[in-house]
Amino acid sequence: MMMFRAGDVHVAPGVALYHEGDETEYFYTAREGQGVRVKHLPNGERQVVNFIFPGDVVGLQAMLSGAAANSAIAASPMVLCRFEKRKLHELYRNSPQRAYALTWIAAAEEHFLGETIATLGQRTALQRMAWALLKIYNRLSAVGLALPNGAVPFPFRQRDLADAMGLSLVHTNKTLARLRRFAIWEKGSLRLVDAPALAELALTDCALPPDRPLL
Amino acid sequence: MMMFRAGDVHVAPGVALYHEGDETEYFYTAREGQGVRVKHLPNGERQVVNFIFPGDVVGLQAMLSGAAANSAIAASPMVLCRFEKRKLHELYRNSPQRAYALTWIAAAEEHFLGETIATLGQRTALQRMAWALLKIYNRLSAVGLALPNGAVPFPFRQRDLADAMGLSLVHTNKTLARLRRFAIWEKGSLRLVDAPALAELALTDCALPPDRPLL
DNA sequence: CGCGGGTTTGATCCCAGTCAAGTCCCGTGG
DNA sequence: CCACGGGACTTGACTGGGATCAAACCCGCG
Repeated sequence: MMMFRAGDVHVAPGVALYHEGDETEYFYTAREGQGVRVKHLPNGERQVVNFIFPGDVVGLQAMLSGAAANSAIAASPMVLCRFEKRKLHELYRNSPQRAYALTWIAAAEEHFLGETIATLGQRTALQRMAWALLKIYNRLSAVGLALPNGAVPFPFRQRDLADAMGLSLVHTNKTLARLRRFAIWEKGSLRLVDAPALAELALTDCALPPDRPLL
Repeated sequence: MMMFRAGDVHVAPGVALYHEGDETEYFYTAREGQGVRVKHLPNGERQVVNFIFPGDVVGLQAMLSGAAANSAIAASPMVLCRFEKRKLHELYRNSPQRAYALTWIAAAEEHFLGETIATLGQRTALQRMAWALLKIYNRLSAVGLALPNGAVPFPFRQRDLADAMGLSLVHTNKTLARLRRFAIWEKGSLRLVDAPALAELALTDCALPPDRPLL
């Protein structure tokens, strides 16, 4: 691990860790701060693929094609560990434990992306926002970022949330307004007032298929 | 590898490999046939998270939580290799090469899910369908399933495609009709007539006149 | 004070969802 | 042989959620 790590990186808000199309030889684990992974479409639209929180692995997806398929941009001051992709083979040879952990994280990521796909594909604006706020809050408080008053730091703009949920900025704003009695997001921090009600709205519990013809 | 593999599995069309919520101790690699990974929402909606093609790894996402977050359902007769999750540690210890390959595949999967998210979040129905047909065709022909006449087997229903792209069945049908001059999908096989035009549609903003200009 | 980025709100428009009928194509049974 | 039924696919008419357009507003900052 010691040999593997290639130094810490500090990134200021608004600055990119790497850009779409870059052939970067590094990947990262986030230690502090928050950011987004965004993908740009030819027409200039932006999609936030996911948010980056402490503990996340960033940039591993580009391992295959070489060129990154998205940009990573800091939303607050970030600190990350940098690793060299070239030495991944080494890691797999010398530290199966860590290699396994890496796969575990990748699987968790994939799990989350699957949920996101279901949300974008099937849910209404209100459900999406409720789901997003809930997920974000839970994730952040899970890594111990909840303050005594129950608020978590959330340094993004409405534009980011809009691009994450595939909604227009205007409609995102209106939807947030409708949710304000359940969750309050202002001045860079998010506080849940009525989490159960939010969960209800998000329909977060994924149900089983109605009929289960057994094999 | 020999010790690791836990036998082949055959699945008939319409039958589930595993169900959402199951605590299965296996994961699989697809050898033949095609299927879908679907996620069910409480309201009865269905989201196709992705399609399963030969070479894909299936069921690894459930490694963490134990319970699967989606069901895998065969669309045509499938043959898969079954592996025991319990022995993954072993694999990582004894065969770093294979462990690395597994991570590579997971990263590829994540890459693809990211593209899907961008598609669901930002693109119109016409763009989504064009993108999907293109992706599916390329994937299938990459694994050598293209017939001499350029068609690939595609055993799904319009419902599956609709649930994959987050569109209603009706609108999916109408959109497919508009694309019929570029791609023909009938009787379980898909043939691209004008791939460049499809790519154009998938990437650029919809440059076509709105209503029925294509017939 | 003016400027620019982020947020809020109202008015209008349109893409895609929903409802409702068909049509085509099987496989089954009279 | 045809009648029947069910599943997939089509097509048209109508509706509505969210996009788009257009203005304010509300800061912090030079």
